Amino acid sequence: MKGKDQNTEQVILGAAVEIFQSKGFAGARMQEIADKAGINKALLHYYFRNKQLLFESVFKSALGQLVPEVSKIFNTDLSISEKVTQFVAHYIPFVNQNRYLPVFIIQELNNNPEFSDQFFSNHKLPQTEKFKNQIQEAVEKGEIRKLDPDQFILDLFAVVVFPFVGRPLMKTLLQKDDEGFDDLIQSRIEHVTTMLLNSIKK
Amino acid sequence: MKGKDQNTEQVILGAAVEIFQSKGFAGARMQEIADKAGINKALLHYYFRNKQLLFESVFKSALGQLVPEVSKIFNTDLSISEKVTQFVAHYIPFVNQNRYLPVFIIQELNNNPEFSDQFFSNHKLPQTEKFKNQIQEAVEKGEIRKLDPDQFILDLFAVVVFPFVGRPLMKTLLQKDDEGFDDLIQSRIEHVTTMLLNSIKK
DNA sequence: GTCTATAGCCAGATAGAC
DNA sequence: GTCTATCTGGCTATAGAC
Repeated sequence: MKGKDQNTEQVILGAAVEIFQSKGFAGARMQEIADKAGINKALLHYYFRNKQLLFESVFKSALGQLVPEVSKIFNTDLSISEKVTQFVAHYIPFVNQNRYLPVFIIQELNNNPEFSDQFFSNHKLPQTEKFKNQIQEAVEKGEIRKLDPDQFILDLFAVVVFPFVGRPLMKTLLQKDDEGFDDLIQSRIEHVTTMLLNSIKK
Repeated sequence: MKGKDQNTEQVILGAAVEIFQSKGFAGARMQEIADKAGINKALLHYYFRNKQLLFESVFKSALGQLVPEVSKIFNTDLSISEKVTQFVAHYIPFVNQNRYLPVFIIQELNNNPEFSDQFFSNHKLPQTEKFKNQIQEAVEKGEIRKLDPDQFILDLFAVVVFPFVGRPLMKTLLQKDDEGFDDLIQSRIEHVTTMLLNSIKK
């Protein structure tokens, strides 16, 4: 393992991230990745053997960026409203910096069911049990309105992730230009936190 | 225009919908569409000239299924809560019957920015002005809490659409099997309506 | 209108020199 | 470790028979 070695591998990976995330597995071209990395196509195969394996590296690192922090937040001893606040405040800026990430993950999981099943049997997603129980207890104690914890977690991810995934559509629907939509994203942390907490009040 | 003509065209279109919607433009194969339609590859070109045009037919009809009803609901004289209720009650079952639709639309819009820009300059999306003004007025009258109408519309689409788009991910995250996740969808109409209306209360 | 056969291209992958 | 050149297969698209 030489220094140069590591370096080229990282350069390739960086280029592959960009291409795969913006075009998807099927739409990506090895030639385009090589061009972006400033190296030759043959080198891609030297380092990653084939397109599928290169893709899997990218996919794994994509999901790896999202998973650990969710785990951490969900499994602390914070209150529900603090967890919601932290989750929103952390993920909206993060996804905003990595806009292609959610569409990429979602589209590959949907387009390749076999890969997706196999992937999830080999990689762990965050544990949500603790957070679910916490919500259930709050319901039973009458601290929040009666609701299904699973539904609330769906809502949480929905309002955080969807604006990025549905950006082209919603941008047009709401008649925003890029700047206008970015403004919306900026104000969204506060809006979403308030809206989620309001939605579970009694 | 003979009867047979129409028929074959429809059969092809039906097959193309299935393949394009589950694999995306880049991942779809003309051969696979032909097989599913039970006809020959050459016929696809006879009817639709090339892959791009066939795709555009599918895409247009996909969006066409979603747009008109949104327009109708948003532009009636119903109250905000009635519009929310109708929107949710109509779209969740519809999307549930057409599960690939949202991911398909979203992924193609994201992967092909040029196509998407061009598409939207030629096709109209629902007008949201009336609904936005209605929300704004309700805020000013103090009937609901202070919020940005754009944010609320984002929330509305988010909580309705996201569970379908993020299904593979959320299914795993919430540790549901297919049946369990379907149950969640079933109860979602009521949950989402309550949650949205609750979220805008003062 | 529908088929078979094939042209022509392009992308992923490998061989082999340096 | 990196390159050029090339093989091989697969895919869109067309030609042409029926």
